[in-house]
Amino acid sequence: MKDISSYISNKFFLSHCSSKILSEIMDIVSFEKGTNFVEKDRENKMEYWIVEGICRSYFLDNFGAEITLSFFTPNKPVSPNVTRTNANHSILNLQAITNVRLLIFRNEDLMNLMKEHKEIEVWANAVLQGELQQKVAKEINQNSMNAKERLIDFRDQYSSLENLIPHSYISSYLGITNVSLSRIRKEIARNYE
Amino acid sequence: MKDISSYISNKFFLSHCSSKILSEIMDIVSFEKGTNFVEKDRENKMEYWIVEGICRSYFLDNFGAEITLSFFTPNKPVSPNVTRTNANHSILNLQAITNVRLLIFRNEDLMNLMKEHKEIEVWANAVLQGELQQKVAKEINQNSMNAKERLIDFRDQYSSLENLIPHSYISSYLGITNVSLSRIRKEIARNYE
DNA sequence: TATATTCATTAACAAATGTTAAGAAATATT
DNA sequence: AATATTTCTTAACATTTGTTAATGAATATA
Repeated sequence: MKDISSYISNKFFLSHCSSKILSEIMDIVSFEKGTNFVEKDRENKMEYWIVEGICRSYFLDNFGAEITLSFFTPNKPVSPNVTRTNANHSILNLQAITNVRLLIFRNEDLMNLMKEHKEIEVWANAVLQGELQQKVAKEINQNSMNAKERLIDFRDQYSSLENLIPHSYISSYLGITNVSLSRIRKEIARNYE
Repeated sequence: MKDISSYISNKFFLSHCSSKILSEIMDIVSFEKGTNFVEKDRENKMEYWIVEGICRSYFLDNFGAEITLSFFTPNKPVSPNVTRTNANHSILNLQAITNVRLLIFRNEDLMNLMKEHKEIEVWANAVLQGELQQKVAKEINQNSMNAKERLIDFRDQYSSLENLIPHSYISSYLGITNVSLSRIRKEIARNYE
């Protein structure tokens, strides 16, 4: 990318001034498909923003199976550091599902900018709030919909993802087995015949 | 309560100085069993801390059924404002399950204190982090355990609650029906005969 | 205390989801 | 292109969970 500042101005909905300031704490970084760029229990003090590609957060359950918690798509933030760390150590893995390009910056640098720049503070709080809202929304879905409805909802939220990533990521995200996902896919398809 | 400051000092694990400062923005308030002291879609800018009694957060699903999201127990915070509001409006209901006494204070007042008092900032961030951690933990449980295991886990976390509150609150929290909860209760009990 | 009301349990059955294993389809490797 | 590997689908069957309705237990109200 030639100009981080103008990318930010476009995608963060911030003034040129704030964008400029923010861009100075940001770097751009690329990871290959499959890379775990944050690992559970390792120290992590960074924030990420997806420019290109798709990521997910996941952890291993008691049987060693990977459980996907969230997907992250282009021009959106990855979960804020505070929501996925404990004493600066990650409580889950972040993985590039495709080749990705990310904006990366230190959480501490952002905190400092927030103190001095009201617009950046408002923006950062909105990002946090958006993340929390999404968590509550998912919890609500999980508790008030069956698997079929959850898949339909997933398709609304992540329209192109289903044909792009392994279904095992999706099934564990929905809290069902691969087999069950396959069954539900077929059932929904049958309704449109 | 005679002295909020000394209560805080005990339960918040803060210095006397910070406790004194915090106590000055806090009031104590009582609600009767059943009171919805925060209502969905209403403006809310407050933070709460439970001194005595039990509360829950809940919402109504598409069929009008109440779904419990969290329980709150004595000497612990209620979910921080930022995790349960959108543009200062509540995204869920907070209800007193028993008669309760709460510490109540304005989110804004806390934010101001955080800026000037490092110890209070650290404390407040820890409260937020604890809440987020709990959310991730619940999501993990929900996705990697069956209902029986979730009930056992619930009992670990909220040892006395099961005999104190309506089971419908617990079943919706666990994401199952009352009938299923009853069945699982019996099955677990049978193992200890 | 008697009655009404709400809540929890149980049973019978239905529906959804999990488990295992086999085969088909897609993708990667040689 | 041929083969190997991984992923997805399907089937058969088991288990879990939901639904409805009846009963019993606990609680509230008259």
